[in-house]
Amino acid sequence: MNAKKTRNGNRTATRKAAPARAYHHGDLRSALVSAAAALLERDGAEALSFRAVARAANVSQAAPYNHFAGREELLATVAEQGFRALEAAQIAAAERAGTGVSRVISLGMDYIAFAIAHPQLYRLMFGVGVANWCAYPAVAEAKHRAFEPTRAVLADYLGAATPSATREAAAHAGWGLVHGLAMLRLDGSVADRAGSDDLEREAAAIELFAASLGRMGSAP
Amino acid sequence: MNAKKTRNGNRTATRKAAPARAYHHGDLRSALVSAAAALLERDGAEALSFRAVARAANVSQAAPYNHFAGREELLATVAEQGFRALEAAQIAAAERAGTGVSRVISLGMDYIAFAIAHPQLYRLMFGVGVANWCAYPAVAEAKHRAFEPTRAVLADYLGAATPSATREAAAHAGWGLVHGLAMLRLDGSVADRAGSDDLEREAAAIELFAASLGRMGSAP
DNA sequence: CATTCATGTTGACAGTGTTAATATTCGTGC
DNA sequence: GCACGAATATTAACACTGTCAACATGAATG
Repeated sequence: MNAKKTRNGNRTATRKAAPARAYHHGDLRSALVSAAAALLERDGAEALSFRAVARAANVSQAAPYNHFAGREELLATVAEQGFRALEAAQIAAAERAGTGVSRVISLGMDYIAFAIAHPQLYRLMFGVGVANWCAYPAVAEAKHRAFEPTRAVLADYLGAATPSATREAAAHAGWGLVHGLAMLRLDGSVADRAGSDDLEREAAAIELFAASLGRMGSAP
Repeated sequence: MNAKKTRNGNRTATRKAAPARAYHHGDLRSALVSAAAALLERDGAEALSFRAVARAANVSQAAPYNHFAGREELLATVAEQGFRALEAAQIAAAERAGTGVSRVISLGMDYIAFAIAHPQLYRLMFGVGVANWCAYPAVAEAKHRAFEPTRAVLADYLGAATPSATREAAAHAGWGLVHGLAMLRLDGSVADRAGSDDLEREAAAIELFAASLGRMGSAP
């Protein structure tokens, strides 16, 4: 009913080390993804045109259709890569951080820092992009994995004695909290008439959340 | 350097009651905004074309330029209207609800209910649309006003004895929490392999937040 | 009635996503 | 070595979009 279907298949190089110029172009697709990510952070998602990406990769308008079904799939791929980067950052933060409350706060602040460091990418991952990432299972899975560190750290923080349902709710609340704080800041909603642009408010909010959460365990 | 500038100016009808067909069309602009809102909820923000809105209003492609500087300004107007609707809903919820924790929970659940009732509108308000609503002061102000009920209810809940900084942090955290929960649900991130699609998780998270927040006041 | 100015229309331009038809190369079997 | 099929890139075209300039229309007011 449609056509094309992006028939590529294997990758994994041509067995030789890394000449980086195997087929016609070398390996487009990743070149396209890189170019798209660069253009995204420069101009925003709505201005990211398929043709502009092709141009940035020194390739003609229709070439990307050999690697992506369309603009939407390219955006999805960039978003997926973003979720993987977020997951890596969260894992690193969880390992680096100390214990107890400070670990929770550290993870949350790192989440917000990621969003601020890559605002357009973060906006693509949540909100812009496609109405619902459910259409792209790879993206949905990457997103789910990026959430795991938060879930694990919060569960560890609450302790095994806490009922599983409460731990689930806490994880949900924790993700919602940091995600909401990040979005609000990216939107410019927290305009800070005075200075204090150093995530003071976010730190206070997360600390408040973590502290009161902790107090819950000791006093059922 | 540009042009046009949307020279309209007064509105307020022609002094006669409400014939609803004063000038050439009647009153376009609100017809356009209505049409845009309808198309938005049907097809999503990215598919909302200026020309389609003009078509839906039975008017020719360039007519809207007499009322809006461009597509972006139309989207901004729809978003502003959305924030006003959200504000009204929040005020109503705050008045309707009881007292104490239940009032906080009720307000939060109502916020999420609004987002679920108008998913595309909510996505336009936060995230899609323009990279930063700061360019449209009217939108920024409407957004700020929509946040007031949450701030007031949380401040009242915590009591006057709570330090102002803590109240601010709690309000920030509260908005971030409900906003984050709403976004996560709209994204389809909470896919609920079993049933339980009735905002159980969100209710639990908000309850957890409110309860532990309340416990904080009584035990400094 | 004539003028004026806000409003609506037509036509055009550049740019976009997408597809079909075509050309080029790569890997591989003979 | 060389022809062949598959993978990849290019060109040309279509419908659509946002935006603007030039023109037409009509309401209100002198």
